[in-house]
Amino acid sequence: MTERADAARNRVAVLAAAEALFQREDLDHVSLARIAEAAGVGKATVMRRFGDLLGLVDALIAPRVAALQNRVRSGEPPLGPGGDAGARLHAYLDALFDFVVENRTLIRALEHYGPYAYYANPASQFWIDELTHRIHAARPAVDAPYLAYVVFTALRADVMDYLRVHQHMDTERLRAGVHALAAPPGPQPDLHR
Amino acid sequence: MTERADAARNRVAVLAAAEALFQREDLDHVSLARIAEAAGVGKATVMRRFGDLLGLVDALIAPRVAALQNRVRSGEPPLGPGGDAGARLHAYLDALFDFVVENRTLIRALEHYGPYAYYANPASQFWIDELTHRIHAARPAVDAPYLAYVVFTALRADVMDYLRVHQHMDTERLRAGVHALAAPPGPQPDLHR
DNA sequence: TAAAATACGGTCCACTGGTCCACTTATGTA
DNA sequence: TACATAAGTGGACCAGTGGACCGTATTTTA
Repeated sequence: MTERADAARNRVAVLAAAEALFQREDLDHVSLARIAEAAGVGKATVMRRFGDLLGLVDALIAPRVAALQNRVRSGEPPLGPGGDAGARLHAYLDALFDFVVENRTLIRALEHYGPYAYYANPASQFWIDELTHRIHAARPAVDAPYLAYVVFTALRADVMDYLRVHQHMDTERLRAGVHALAAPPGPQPDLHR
Repeated sequence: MTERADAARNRVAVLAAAEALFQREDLDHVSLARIAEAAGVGKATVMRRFGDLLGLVDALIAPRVAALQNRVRSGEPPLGPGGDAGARLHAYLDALFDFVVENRTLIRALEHYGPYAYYANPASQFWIDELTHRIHAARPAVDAPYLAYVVFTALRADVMDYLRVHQHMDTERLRAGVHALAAPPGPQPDLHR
C-alpha cells in the first residue's frame, strides 16, 4: 500500500517545520503543538505519524545518520574499513565530533527527551559499538566498553554546548580533548609482553 | 526575626516528604503537588520556602555537600590538604564517586531539572574546581579544566545508573574506569625535561 | 461513480511548575 | 491578658505540556 498524497505532503511539511523550529527556537519552547501549528496541520497528525517528539527527531536525523554510517561501513580508510588502528580511531572521533557539532540542535532535542533517550537510540548504539571496537583495537589494555561510553558522553551536544558557551572553551580545544581522552599521547603502557 | 514554629515544622515535614518520595518513586513521578500532599501542606508553602524544585533538592543535599567539603578542605590527607599529588587525586575521585552513589536519587533530580542545572550548581562548581586543581597537580601536561569536566560528567548519576542498569557494569568497574580516566596507569609522558 | 480505506484535526484529558490572594496563626508588645 | 501585625498558609487558578478519541474529509481503488 502506497502512502497517500496528502499524507506525504503533510509529512514533508511537518519535517520542514520541525527542523526550522529546532534551529530557531530555544529547545524547550518547541512543542508538538507549535510544530503542528507551524506545519499547518493538527497535533494529532504529527502524533500519529511520528508517535512522539522522539520519533519526529529520529526521522529528521535518520538520513544524516545513515550517510555517516555508510562512510564508516564502506567509505575510504581510515574512516572506512582498513588502515592503522590508531588512525582509524582518530578519524572516527573526528567524524563523530563533526557530526555532533553540525547536528547539535537535533541531538540536544534527543537528549532532552528522556534520561536514557540519547543512549538507547539505535544510532547511538551503533556509534558506541563502533567506538568500542576502535578503542579496543588501538588500546587493547583499557576497558574499551566503559571508555567508549565516557567518550560518547563527552560528545553529548548539551555538554559540548555548555563547555563552549559557559566555560568559553573553543571547538578545537574540545576536539583535542576528546582525542586525548580516547588515546592519550605519549607512550602507551605495554602490558602485552 | 526568628522562624515561626509552624514554619519550622512545615519545613521539616516538606524535606522529609521530599526525601522519601525521591527515594521511593520514579523520578518523573515526583512533582511539587505530590511532595506538598505527602507533607500535608499546600503547594504554595513548598514553593515560597524553597523557590522551586531545584531549591528544594539543594536544601536536601546541602548538608551532605558541606560535610564532604569539610573533609576536602580540612580533613586528613590525602583527601584533605597535604600528601602526594597522585594520592590526592585518587582519594578525591573515590570520595566524589561514593558521594554520587550514595546520593544518586537527589543528584538525578538535580540533573533532571534543566540542561545546565547540574554544572551550574555551586556545589558542582566546587567539585569541578577542586578536581581541576588536583588533576593539574598530578598531570601537569593535560588540559586539566577540560578533563575535569569530562570526569565530572562521567560521574553524573544518570550516566552511572544507565551503565549499571542497562549495560550491566558493576559499581567497582565504573570506579576503576573513572580512576583510569583521570590518571591512566603506566608511564606518564614526561614533557617537562 | 461509488465504496472502502486511510488520514485528518478539533476537542478533551490528566498533569506539570508556578502564581495569587483571602484567610489563619504565631508572636512581641502594651 | 489582650491585641495589632507581621508571617505563614493553602485552595483555586493559570498557561502550558504530551497524549487519546472519534466523527469528518479526502484519497484511492474497484
